[in-house]
Amino acid sequence: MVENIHTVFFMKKKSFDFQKLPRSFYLQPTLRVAKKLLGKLFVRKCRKELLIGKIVEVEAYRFNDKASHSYRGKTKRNEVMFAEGGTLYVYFTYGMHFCANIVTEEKGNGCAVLLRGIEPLEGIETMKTNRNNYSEKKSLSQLTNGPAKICQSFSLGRKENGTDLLGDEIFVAENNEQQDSFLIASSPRIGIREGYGEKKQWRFFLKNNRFVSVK
DNA sequence: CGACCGATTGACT
DNA sequence: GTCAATCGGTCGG
Repeated sequence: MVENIHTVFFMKKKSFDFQKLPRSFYLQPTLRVAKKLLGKLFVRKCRKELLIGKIVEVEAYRFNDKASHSYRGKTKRNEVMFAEGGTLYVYFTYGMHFCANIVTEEKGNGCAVLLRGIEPLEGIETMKTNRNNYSEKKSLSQLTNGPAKICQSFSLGRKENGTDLLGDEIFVAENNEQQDSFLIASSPRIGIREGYGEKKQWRFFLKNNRFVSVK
């Protein structure tokens, strides 16, 4: 069975026809979802504007995974990570940054995929405005190559924690513009200490894409 | 309650 | 390469 959810937006005299990913996509095993999210479009409706980018780098976090927030069970901070697949989990860290995850698998599993790199496609000027400390001197690749940079440019914070990705505010869509095939590379996850599953190759990214955070 | 530190970033040597 | 910023969650006493 193929589910197609088309959402058409008319904004600023442009029309967008999105094939929004269905719930069933997010209910698959986390590592599979992580890899399949690469190349898809992350879409954020921000007032009268659309912010769109291609997902180029992700990391998987699961239950029984010492690096995962869900490892010690549900708390007020991480409760959204235990929601049904297809929910946005945004957390606050380092006293100043937010990171965005896409919850996977069935409700209660505590699995998610962290967004680490996005190639900006639409609404780039607004993303630059949303970013702290972004000057035109910087290369465009510095705009959204990192989990906290993505949250700044797409304006994701506490309000967006728990957003259902099957709504019209924030969602992921098929990328029908993706003509050429791409190579997926994997590596250990970034910033995971020794003894916390640092050897798991659960970071996935598009090879040779300049919006990947760590080369 | 205090100490420690994080799925980070940007500035600086 | 090093390091400060900045705060809430977690853990030990």
